[in-house]
Amino acid sequence: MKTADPELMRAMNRLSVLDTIRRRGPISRVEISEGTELSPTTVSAITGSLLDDGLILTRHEGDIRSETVRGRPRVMLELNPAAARVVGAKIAASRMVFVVTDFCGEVLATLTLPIRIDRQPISVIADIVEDGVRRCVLDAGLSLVDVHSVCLGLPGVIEHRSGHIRSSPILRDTNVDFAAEMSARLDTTTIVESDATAITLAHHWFGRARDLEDMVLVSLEQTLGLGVLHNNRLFRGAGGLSHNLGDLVLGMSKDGVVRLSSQAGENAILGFQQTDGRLAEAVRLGRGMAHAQTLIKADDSQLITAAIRAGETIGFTIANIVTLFAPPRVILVGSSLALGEPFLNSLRDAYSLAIPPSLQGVSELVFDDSNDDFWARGAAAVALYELYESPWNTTGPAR
Amino acid sequence: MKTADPELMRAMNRLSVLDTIRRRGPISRVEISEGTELSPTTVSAITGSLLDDGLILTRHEGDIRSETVRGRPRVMLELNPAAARVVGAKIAASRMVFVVTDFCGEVLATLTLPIRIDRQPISVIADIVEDGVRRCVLDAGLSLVDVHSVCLGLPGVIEHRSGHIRSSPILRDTNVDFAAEMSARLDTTTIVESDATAITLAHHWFGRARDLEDMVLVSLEQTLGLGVLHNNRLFRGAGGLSHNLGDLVLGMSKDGVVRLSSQAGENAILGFQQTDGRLAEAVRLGRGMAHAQTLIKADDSQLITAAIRAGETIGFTIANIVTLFAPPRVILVGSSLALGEPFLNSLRDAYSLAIPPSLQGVSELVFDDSNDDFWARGAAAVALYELYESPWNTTGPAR
DNA sequence: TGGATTTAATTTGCATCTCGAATTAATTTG
DNA sequence: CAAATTAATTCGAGATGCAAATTAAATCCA
Repeated sequence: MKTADPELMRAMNRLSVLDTIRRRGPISRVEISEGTELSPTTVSAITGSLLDDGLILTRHEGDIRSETVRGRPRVMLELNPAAARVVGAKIAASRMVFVVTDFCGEVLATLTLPIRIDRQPISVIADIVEDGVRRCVLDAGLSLVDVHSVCLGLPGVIEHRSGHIRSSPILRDTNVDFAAEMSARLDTTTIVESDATAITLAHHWFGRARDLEDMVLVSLEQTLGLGVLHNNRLFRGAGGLSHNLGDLVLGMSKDGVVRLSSQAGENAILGFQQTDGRLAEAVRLGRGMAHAQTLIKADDSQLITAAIRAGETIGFTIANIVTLFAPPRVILVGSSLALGEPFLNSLRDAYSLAIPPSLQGVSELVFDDSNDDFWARGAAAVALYELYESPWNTTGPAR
Repeated sequence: MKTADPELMRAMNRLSVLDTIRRRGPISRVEISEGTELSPTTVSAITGSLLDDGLILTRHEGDIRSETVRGRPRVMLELNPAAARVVGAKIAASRMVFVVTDFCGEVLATLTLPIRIDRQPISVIADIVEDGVRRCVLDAGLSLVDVHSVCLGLPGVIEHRSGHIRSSPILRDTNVDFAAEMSARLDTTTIVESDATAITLAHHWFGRARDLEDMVLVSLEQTLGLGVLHNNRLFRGAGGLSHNLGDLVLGMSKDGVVRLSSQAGENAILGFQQTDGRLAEAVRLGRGMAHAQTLIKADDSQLITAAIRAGETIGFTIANIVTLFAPPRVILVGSSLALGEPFLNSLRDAYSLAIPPSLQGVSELVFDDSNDDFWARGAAAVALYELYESPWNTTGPAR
C-alpha cells in the first residue's frame, strides 16, 4: 500500500485544486477554498505553486458579482491552455479520428482518416496511426516534442495499465503491446485505452455527466463497450482491464455460446441485409448505420425487425448493468443510435421491463449522438487526467 | 472531496499498520516497517499510540528466527482481542445465525435459530433478530454495552450507506430502514449489509482470498448474490447499493422477463420436485439442498436435469461477471453447491465455453462450502472493518 | 476627495506528520 | 565480560495544513 507522507498529501490537494479549477472555469481562490474545504491559506499556497509552474493563469475580470459588491475583487484563476498539449484518437474499423487538444481539453486540430483498417496486420495499423498523429500535430501548428502524451482509444479488451491490447474486433493480432510500439514510433508517452472508457471521461468532463460522480456509459458501435465512472474516477476491472460488453453471453444453444455482439452489434443488425447492395457498400465505408436509418424511414420491415430485436437485447443488458453498478445515469452512445425510433423505443421498453422493481428510478437513460471528435477528445482527456494526477513531477517542495 | 490534512495522513497510516498487524498475525515492528514501506520511526510512533489505546498487545515470544540470530530480539505485536466485540449475523429464509467475535474476528459465541421467517412482517423479524442478538451476546458472557456494533447480513438489494433494505426475498416489506430500526432496539450501532458482501469479506480476511486484492464472490442460495473486492476494498454500486445477481435478466419471452433467480435459484431447482413430499418438507425446513443431494446420488433424473440446467446458466453468468470485473479468482459459495457433481460440472463446462478467449486464464473458479457461521463471521468482519477504518476516533494527536 | 468599510489574499506562527541519523536497548558470540 | 549485532526509540529537520493577524484593493459615503 502507498504510504501517506506529506508529499502525497500535497499531491492530493494539488489535484483537488487543479481539478476544481478545470471544472469550475475561471474561479477565485475563495470559491476554491469553499469547494475543496481547504483553508484559504492552503489554497493560496497551492495556487501559487501552480502559477509558478505555469499550469494556471490569473484573470482580473469575470467575477460575476462585481459592481454589486464591495471589497477587494476576486482574482479569477483558470487553466493555462498552453501548459501542455496532448493527442487523442479514436480508432475504429472504418476510420480514425485524431485531435490535438490544449491543457484544457479544447481542440486545436482534428484529422479524420476514412480508412478501413479492419483486421489489417498490426504493423500496417501502426503505420497509419503514426502518420495520423504526426499529421494532426502538424495541422495544429505544433511539433511532436510539444506533445506531452498520446492516448489511443479503440474497441476491445484493453489492458490500460500495461498498454496491451488483449483482443480487438478491428485487429487481426491478439495480445499486442501497442503502447510500447507506438511510444517507440512517436517517441512520446502513449496510452492505450478502451474507446468506451475514453468517451466516458469525455462525458464526465465536457458532456452529459459533468454533474455526476457515478455513471455508466454503454457504447453501441461495431462492438459494444462499457465505461464506468465510480466516485469521480474511471473504474476498470482488476488489473486495469477494460470491459467489453460484446463478449457477454446471452445464452447457450446446441451450436455453442450466443454472445451479445452476435445479437446486437452493428454487423448483427446490418448483416442480414445482404440483399441491398448499396447498404453493403455503405457498411464497407463505415456509413452503414446512416444508410440503415434511411432504409428504416422507408419502412424496410426486415431491418426494422432486426433493430427492434437488437434494441430489446440491449435494453435488458443495460438493466443488468444497472443491477450491478446502480449508477444514477446511463449514457448511450454510438452509431447504432442512428437506427432511430424503432430501435430506441424497443430498447427503452425492454429496459423498463427488465429493471428490477427495487431499482426502479435509480437510473435514467440518456441517449447521446456526439460525433467521432468527441470520442477522440475523450481519449485526450484520459491523457490529460494522467497528467493532472501527477503534477508532483512538476514541482519540488512548494517554493 | 475529503481534504488531505495531517490527520488524514495519520489515519491512513494507522489503518495500514493496524491492518498489517491483523493480517500478519504476531509481527514485529521491523516487519511492519518493511510491509508498509513506512519508516521504523513512524511505525514505532503509530504502534505506540495503538498500544496506548489498547488496540494491540506486545508479546515477547514467537519470533521464528530467535535462537539462530544475534541482536536484540524482536517484540511481536498482535491485535488485542479484548479491544472490542462485535456481533455478526446471517439472516436467511429458514434460519438465522449469530456470532459474537472479538477484535480479531475470532468467534466467542454462536447461536443458530432454525426459524422460518420467510415473508413475515418486518416487526416480527426484527423481534427475532433482536432476541437472537441479545441471546448470543449473553451466551458469550457479555452484555450489549460491551458490543461496539452489530452487522446484519441478508440477501437482497441493500443500501449499505443508509441501512435501508430496498428489497429482500425473505421480506414481505420493501424499502425498510432496518439499520435505524435495529439500532434503536439494540441501542447499538447496527449495520445492514448484503450477505454476499459479508462473506466476501470473510473470505478476504479468513478464507480463500487472503492473498488477493481483487476478487469476486458469487453466492448461490435461495437467491443469487455477488460480492466484489476491488483493490483490497469492498466494491459496492453507486450509492452503496449491493448487487443482486438473481435480478439479472437472461432474456425476454412473450410472458415477460426471464430472470436468473427463476432459472437458477434454489426454488427454481427444487421447485419442480413437488412429487416428493419429503423434499418439499425438507425445503420448508431449509434443508432442501441437502436432501436434493441424496436424491441426486440416487439418480433422480428430473432433479439432475434441473441441476444441470441451473449449473449451465450460472456458469455463463459467472463468465459475464468475469468479463466485467476481470478478477483473478471467483469464489462460489452457498447451499446450491451441495447439488454435487452434475451441477458443478455443468457449471464449469458452461463457464469454460462462455469465457471470452481474451480473458481465458485470468480467473480461476474456486468452490467453497463453508457453513453459516462463516457468513455470520463475515458480517462481523464488516463491522470490524468499519471500526478499524475509523481509529482516529480513539486518539487525539499522537501522544 | 479621502477616510471608513468590506472582502480577498497573503504572511506569520504553531501543531502535526514523516523521515534520516544518532542513540539507546537487549540480545548472542567468543 | 567486551564486541558485535539487531531492534526500537529519540532527536532534529523538513514539509504540510490551519487559524489568526496582516496587508491589499476595491466600494461607500460624508
